Amino acid sequence: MVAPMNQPDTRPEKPDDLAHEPASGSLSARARAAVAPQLPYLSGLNPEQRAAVEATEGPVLVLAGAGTGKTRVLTTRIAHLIATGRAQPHQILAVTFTNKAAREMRERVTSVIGPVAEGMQWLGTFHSIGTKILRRHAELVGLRSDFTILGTDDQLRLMKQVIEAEGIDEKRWPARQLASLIDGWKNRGLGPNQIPAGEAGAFASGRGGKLYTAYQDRLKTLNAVDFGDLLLECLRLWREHPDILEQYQNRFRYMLVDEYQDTNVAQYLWLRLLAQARKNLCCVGDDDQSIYGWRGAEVDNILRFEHDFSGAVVIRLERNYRSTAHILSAASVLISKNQSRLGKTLRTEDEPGEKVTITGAWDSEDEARLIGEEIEALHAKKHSLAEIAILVRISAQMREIEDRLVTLGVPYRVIGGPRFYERAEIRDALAYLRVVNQPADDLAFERIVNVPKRGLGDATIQVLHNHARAARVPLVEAARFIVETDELKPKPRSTLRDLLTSFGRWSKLSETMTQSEVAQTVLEESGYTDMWQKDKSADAAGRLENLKELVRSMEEFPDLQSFLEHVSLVMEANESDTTERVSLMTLHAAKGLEFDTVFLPGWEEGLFPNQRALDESGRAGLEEERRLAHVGLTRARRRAKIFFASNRRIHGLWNSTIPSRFVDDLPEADVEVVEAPANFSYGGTSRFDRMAPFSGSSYQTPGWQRAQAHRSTTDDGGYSARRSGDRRGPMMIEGELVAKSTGAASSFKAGGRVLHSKFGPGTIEAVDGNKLTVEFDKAGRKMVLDSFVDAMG
DNA sequence: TGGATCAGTCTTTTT
DNA sequence: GACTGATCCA
Repeated sequence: MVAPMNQPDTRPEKPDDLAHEPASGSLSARARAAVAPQLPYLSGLNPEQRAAVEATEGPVLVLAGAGTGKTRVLTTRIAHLIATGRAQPHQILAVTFTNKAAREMRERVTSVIGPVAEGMQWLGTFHSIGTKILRRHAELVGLRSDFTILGTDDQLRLMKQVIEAEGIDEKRWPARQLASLIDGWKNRGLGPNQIPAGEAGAFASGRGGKLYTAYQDRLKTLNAVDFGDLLLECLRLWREHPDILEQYQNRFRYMLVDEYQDTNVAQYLWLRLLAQARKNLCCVGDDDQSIYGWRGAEVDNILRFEHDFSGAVVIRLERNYRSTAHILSAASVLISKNQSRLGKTLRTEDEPGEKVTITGAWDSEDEARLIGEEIEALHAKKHSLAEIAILVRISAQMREIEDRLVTLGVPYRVIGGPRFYERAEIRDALAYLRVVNQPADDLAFERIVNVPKRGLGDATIQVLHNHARAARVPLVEAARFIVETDELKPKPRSTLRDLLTSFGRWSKLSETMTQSEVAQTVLEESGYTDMWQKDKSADAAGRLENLKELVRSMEEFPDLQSFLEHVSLVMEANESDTTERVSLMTLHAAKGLEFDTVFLPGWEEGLFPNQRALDESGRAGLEEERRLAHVGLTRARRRAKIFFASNRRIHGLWNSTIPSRFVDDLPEADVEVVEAPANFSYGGTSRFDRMAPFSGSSYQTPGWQRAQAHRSTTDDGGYSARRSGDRRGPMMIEGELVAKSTGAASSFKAGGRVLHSKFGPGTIEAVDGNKLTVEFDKAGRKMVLDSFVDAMG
């Protein structure tokens, strides 16, 4: 599997090669290029990094392991292209996956070469660049240039309508399923006419393809696209109009792609079309960090790069500047168990540092308690909370950890979670603004016509729909007609008329007001703000806060139109919070981040590797899970702490669990097994813990809200216990290898009777190292660790 | 129409 | 256990 190491310097830098390139072959450009080797920004790079920066011509794949200076190479490369006169800023295409990454790249390029970098109009996400291109040629793909971009929920609503229109039972064939099917096709670059024969029948007994076509038709009617279309329609545009493709091929002299391992087929095709002419495509990525396969990312894209782009140079960055040797070695050995990889060996000159710890907890509550204690101990030693992260496999794991942190009074922040613009209140507010901006926006209108409740329910909407469909007009127009007839009962009729009048008035406001004033007015006059003010639930205050934030953030934009445009693509909550907090997030959300100390709870079979990933994708699924483990470990600079629990509640039921196979993948020399103080009689949480509410941090997190909900049932309003007594400090006793089955053979034998403190008595069916399969008399068959059962006489 | 209750579901989530 | 969607009843 390990490809031979390519010599980066097989391709000597020859700026003169550019002579055949029309515009950039000017004397001045070449003169500037000639001084490149002395340019100061190159001096801090190691030889591989420098090679990656200087191999400007032809296809280049930079395999950049975790912490090897990937971003630095990318930004320096851009700076180099500009500084040496090879390209003007606007002739460089630089694509990332997230807006955050794009923003950071722009900032870093600017810091190297100054404000010239502001001229990089083609630095952005695949989707934002796709949007830009489509707006220019919208009419060629059957759209108007002011098309709207649909979010996931609008998409779903539309699909529901399409399914119903086809007379298909939406319960049997849920819209979600169709959405993921169509998404999958779009990810693979397939339009409605290009679906492989065997797959068109995948939905509603053979009507999948038909529904896809119907959905696309509805989108066109609404002058709308979904995220997938932003790429797919570009592909269609370029295929049907080679002259336009040529324009872009000529424009983009150099192309750079970040996180190449995450590209899907559509993105690959998109890049390949553009790169065909000049072939100056530089992709940076790490096959070992490909964790989005389930979302359509094709690891194959990176594995086959050399094959797809002939003459490609592959440069490996293997010098890690982030983690200590033990952590790096543990991560490297773990990932080496994967078969589908190009192969890299990360190395560091850093000290060995602390070993990776593995701690077994009794149950998930206990696990959360241990983590909490370790965090407190670190904090007491002046370790910054901002440098601590807890990375979980699934969000459901967060609950117990949050509860524990709240109890202890440890400030934390949940990263990821619902995006700002995905929150219901934000989407509602935006829907109002969309209708104000564009009354024909049916999906937006439908969303808010009865929010807040106005008595315009399903029955009324149905009437509007019928008329709209019959007359082929937008809903708003249908409504205008209907209120003049007596089709509706008097009450809904006058309510609807009032609403239409309001929208008419609001649309005119933008002539005299700024868009944030308009928004403010609309939200107040519509009764929307009122609705949340009257809401007594715990999160209403947070929602109002979010609405304020929305209105505030609008001020930066020239008009409503451009704000809405921005919002459909970007919109992240801008956290202006300086309090030091522990970060809690999923492993997926952690990619690209780093922390001094990383806690990795839940390393149990079934949870991590996730059973569903295994069931659905087999070995590929397992390998992706292992890459996720690798990502988790490599987030840590100085301390990585793995945990597993022997009992975990899954869907509300307690299950006995066994340690993850990834624990056994780790090299013994780099890990240390920590014996958890296994005092089960405490049962995890004491009454005192439960009674301690907490105030002052993270009031928007679910944990806080749960604490609030809890507080109303307790009686000690506001008193915050820092800690419920040090009955069990974090005892770091070096013990035998509880977690590994490589240790001494278990003293248990099949057929023997054992007693488990949670499951009661049972009979051993099989022994595998220290893992026992036990048929419990009451609880059924479970896998348990031998250290958690006692032999019965 | 809207609240209340019940059954069924349950990874990961840029754009 | 907690959330969603559907169905029932006032």
